[in-house]
Amino acid sequence: MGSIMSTLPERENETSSSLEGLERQIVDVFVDGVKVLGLPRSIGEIYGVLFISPTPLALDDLVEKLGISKGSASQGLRALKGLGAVREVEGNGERRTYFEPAVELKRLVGGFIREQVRPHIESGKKKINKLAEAAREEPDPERRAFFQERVERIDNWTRRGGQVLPLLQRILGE
Amino acid sequence: MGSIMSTLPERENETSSSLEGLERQIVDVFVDGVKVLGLPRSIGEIYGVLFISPTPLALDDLVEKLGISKGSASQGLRALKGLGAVREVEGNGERRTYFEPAVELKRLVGGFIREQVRPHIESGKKKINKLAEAAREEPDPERRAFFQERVERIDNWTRRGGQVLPLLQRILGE
DNA sequence: ACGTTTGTTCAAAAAAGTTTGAACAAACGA
DNA sequence: TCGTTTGTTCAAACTTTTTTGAACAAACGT
Repeated sequence: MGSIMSTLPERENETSSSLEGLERQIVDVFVDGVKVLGLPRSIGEIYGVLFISPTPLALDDLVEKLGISKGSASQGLRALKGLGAVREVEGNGERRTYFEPAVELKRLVGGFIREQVRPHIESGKKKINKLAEAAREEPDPERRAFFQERVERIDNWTRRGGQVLPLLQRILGE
Repeated sequence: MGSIMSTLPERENETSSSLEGLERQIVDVFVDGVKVLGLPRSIGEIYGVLFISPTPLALDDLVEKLGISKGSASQGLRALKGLGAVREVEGNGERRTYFEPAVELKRLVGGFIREQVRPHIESGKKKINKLAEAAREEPDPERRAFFQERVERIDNWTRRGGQVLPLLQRILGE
């Protein structure tokens, strides 16, 4: 959806749920939001419902409100916990665990960078090291110079990327 | 792939192509790279091949090197042109059009922000305005206060996001 | 005018990613 | 212990996105 390649019509945001007015709209905003970040719809739905709920909600509340399966809700909550975007509410006598959203941009951005961005940069670095090696082995000197220049350039990109991230976090922090 | 939800095995990067050694590795790096950005594999492949080619390449070169269809190559090039990530090489007497990559990080980031990020922020802003309206209509004062606080918060996020983008571009620009 | 080369389009096929639901496990109270 | 509630897992079903390939169009040389 909204992909760079497609011109297809988009699925309209669901009706088979008990969301009303404002809730529906908020969920839509977050569904779009997570899509930009490459995360699945259910993640946005779940976060959205939690975000606009005046009280913490349990898994079954999400299942009911969104009309999604228990499996989806469980997996979605796990992912959101991993991102630091929701936390379990402590110390209510209850058996069920209730969730509330993290609402500080700093936290959300930090979690996303930690979970989704950094790992890719790390694994990228490894590959680039091997690249540098491969470039050195090119026999033809002219081609070798060219390859090395290009590899060096990629290396710069990732280095700069790595530098921007903490900066980003500072700028978005409070 | 590498999705937040899945634990599935990943397709290994193709063998049915005439890429060799360094080329293959470079293409892999870019395939991973564009995946993080939510762009399709073929985009990364095409850009990668252009990036590591000492000379500009035509559509048919890409088809042959990558073993992809003409359709893919055509669409991929179009998308990359849209992102400002490749340009047509001017003024060779040839009939075929040849392409070379844009290799300045500034340009690449700028194109991505312009094409993929800004439009979402724009459409988000519209939705948020409607949200603010909806929140004002909540009759119960306590809930209304809560809703308005939350909507205000989202609004802040997008505003900050909008401010960070030009900054980002400056930081990454040479 | 005609055949050839180059590139685009878009419906259908394939691939990738997401959600479901039934089976399972853990924690609890009676 | 046993039944109930709560939540997790993962293969299969489903949805969405990407790629293919055949038909088409444009541009060129002869």
